[in-house]
Amino acid sequence: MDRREEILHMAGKLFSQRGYHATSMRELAKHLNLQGGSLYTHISSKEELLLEVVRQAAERFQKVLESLPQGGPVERMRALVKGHLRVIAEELPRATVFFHEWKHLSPPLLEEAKALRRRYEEGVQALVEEGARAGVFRVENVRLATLFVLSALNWTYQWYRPDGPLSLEELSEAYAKLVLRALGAAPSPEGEHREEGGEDGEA
Amino acid sequence: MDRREEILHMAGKLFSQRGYHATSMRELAKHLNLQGGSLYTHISSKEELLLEVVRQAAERFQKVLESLPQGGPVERMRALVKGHLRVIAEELPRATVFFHEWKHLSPPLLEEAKALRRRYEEGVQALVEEGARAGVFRVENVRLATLFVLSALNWTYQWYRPDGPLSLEELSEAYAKLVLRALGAAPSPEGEHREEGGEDGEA
DNA sequence: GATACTAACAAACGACCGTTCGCCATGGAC
DNA sequence: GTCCATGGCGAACGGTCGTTTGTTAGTATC
Repeated sequence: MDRREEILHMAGKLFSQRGYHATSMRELAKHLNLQGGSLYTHISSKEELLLEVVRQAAERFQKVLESLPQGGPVERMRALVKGHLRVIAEELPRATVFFHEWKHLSPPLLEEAKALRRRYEEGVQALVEEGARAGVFRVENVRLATLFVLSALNWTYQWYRPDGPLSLEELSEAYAKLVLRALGAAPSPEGEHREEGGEDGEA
Repeated sequence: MDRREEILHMAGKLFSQRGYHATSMRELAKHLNLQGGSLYTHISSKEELLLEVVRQAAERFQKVLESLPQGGPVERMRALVKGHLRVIAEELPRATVFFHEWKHLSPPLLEEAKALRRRYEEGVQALVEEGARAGVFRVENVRLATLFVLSALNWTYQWYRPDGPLSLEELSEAYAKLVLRALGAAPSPEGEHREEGGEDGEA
């Protein structure tokens, strides 16, 4: 990892933990054992960092869409849910920036971030549409159902902690089931039992 | 509305629109046709504003819990979903601060905000628990199901616009249905048809 | 009228901010 | 050895920040 990548990585962390505006370049530099002014050997501006982190996150999310398996809408949605949550788990700082801190970009960089986010959402909506067309997802309003799914998925960055007691596998399985049920996909025929777990996090 | 309430109201708006740290007191004052220093006649600190907005939002959300009707878990959950979304629609700035900007509080004020949020969540979880106990909600993990529901509900502040094409009524009905289905409550027996709508917003 | 209170202004304090720039040290190429 | 490129430091620039303080104007009370 070269210096620029280090800077980006740490910027993602700090921006996500404390917020873009509450993170100073001097502080970012200190975390890298540098002085603030030294960062500009490798980057052109603070804002460039923010956008680059957004781009990195967008790339990861987009890859989830592009890697969905062939198959029916249910399998593909299950894979989408799992992929989305995996990105959050593996790239929590970047995901956090992608979900919230992007707003601090100014035009025209802001437009790029919006476009990246919109692109991903359209991909998700296409999948919901696909399921609805096939009569597998029983939704009255595809757009609204998409927003519901993305809402449930996106907010996990607020409470899920990969190093917590809830494994990604467990989260993904449960979430896939909840999402598919919400969409009205035929429920699994096996019986279900209830467990109470000790997950950390709060919404 | 007295001056202090005006300040709180405008603070809520600006904090939610641009973020706590990206909102200066001079700017807040300008929106009220005052100078920055004049705000201190009415408040003690910027942070006090933030906490007060969080408190106001918490109060609204808590009232939703306290106003749930007597009845079965399904009716109560439906009412919770609708109440939660109504608060977001009616108090979008405060809700936004409650969901995200609270993090910028420093200890010990931060602890109060956390406690307020936790209190609300525990109320929601109690309802999910109630439904699971009654065998109406088929969830394996009450905590996780609660986080799912809150995730779906909370993230709406990011994309729902009360003055947009999607009415609160429509949103609430759809959301209640999706949430109840996710929880495995018996689906409504009536047929469902699909519509595509033109909602604004992006997740 | 004199006094007290309230609300706001304007200036200032001490701090911090993103960024630039002159300088220096190091390492590699010739 | 000399030259050049790279990477970093430290100081500075021009600006902003939350907050305080002295002052002023208006209003109410005696």
